[in-house]
Amino acid sequence: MADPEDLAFEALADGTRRRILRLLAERGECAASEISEAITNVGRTTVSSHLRVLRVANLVDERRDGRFRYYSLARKPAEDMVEFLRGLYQGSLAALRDRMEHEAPPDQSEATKWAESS
Amino acid sequence: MADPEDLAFEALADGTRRRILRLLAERGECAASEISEAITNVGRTTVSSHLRVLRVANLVDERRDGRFRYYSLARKPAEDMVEFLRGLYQGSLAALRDRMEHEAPPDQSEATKWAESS
DNA sequence: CTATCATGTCGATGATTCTTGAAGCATCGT
DNA sequence: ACGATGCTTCAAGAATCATCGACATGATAG
Repeated sequence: MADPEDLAFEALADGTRRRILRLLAERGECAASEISEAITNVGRTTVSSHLRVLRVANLVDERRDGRFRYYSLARKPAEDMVEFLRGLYQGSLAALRDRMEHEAPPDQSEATKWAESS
Repeated sequence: MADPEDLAFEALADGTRRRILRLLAERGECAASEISEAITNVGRTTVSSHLRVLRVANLVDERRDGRFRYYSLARKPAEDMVEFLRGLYQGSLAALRDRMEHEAPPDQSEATKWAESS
């Protein structure tokens, strides 16, 4: 039930969580309080919950220092998610090649394009 | 209300919808019935609902032919989503982004043309 | 025209998720 | 030790979502 791909996509499904990720991308490492102040329209406990989701999905890293907890974008982020997207692209290339072999050939520029990207 | 980035991420949050996208990546264009048969553990109406979500999120294209409706991965898929991810993880997604930006200009009579960028 | 086929839509329902106040856990300063 | 600070977890209500069966639509065949 804990497929990393699932966790990453489910984590990204929420707009508030994407706002947090954008903030971390802009400012770099932030303390939880700084994130709470920047993310409007939601309370601190809500932000904390979202940070938990992002952490278990391996989208952010957590560093503890005294009473503070600093969050930053995960150093090795969401590899399964990226692989899923890349898989869509490559698999579709294969389907395109299949159709090209059985149907009318496309013009030259098209042929060179898909040929290059492999 | 709902901007395209939201729609795309929310659409990708569901595992069944990602299964559908994977199927379309493998087989290319499929009729709705073919998708329903391939996607196990869910009924036909559920698949139909998912296809609608994917369509409004601009992740799949729909082509009607007689009583049939053929679905395929969107020719110009989820650019806002990819743009968001690029902002976060430029390194990991650089290649994917490049391919999407090589999207060919408006000669789209070829039904298979989208594949260059997905 | 009628029956059938391929699909989409609607309404209900059970499950999941978001949000929040209150309470809990450490840690720091004095 | 005591209180204050930074942050999380818990419990629960509200909102959203996934799933399905029944019905609707629209095209094709006989």
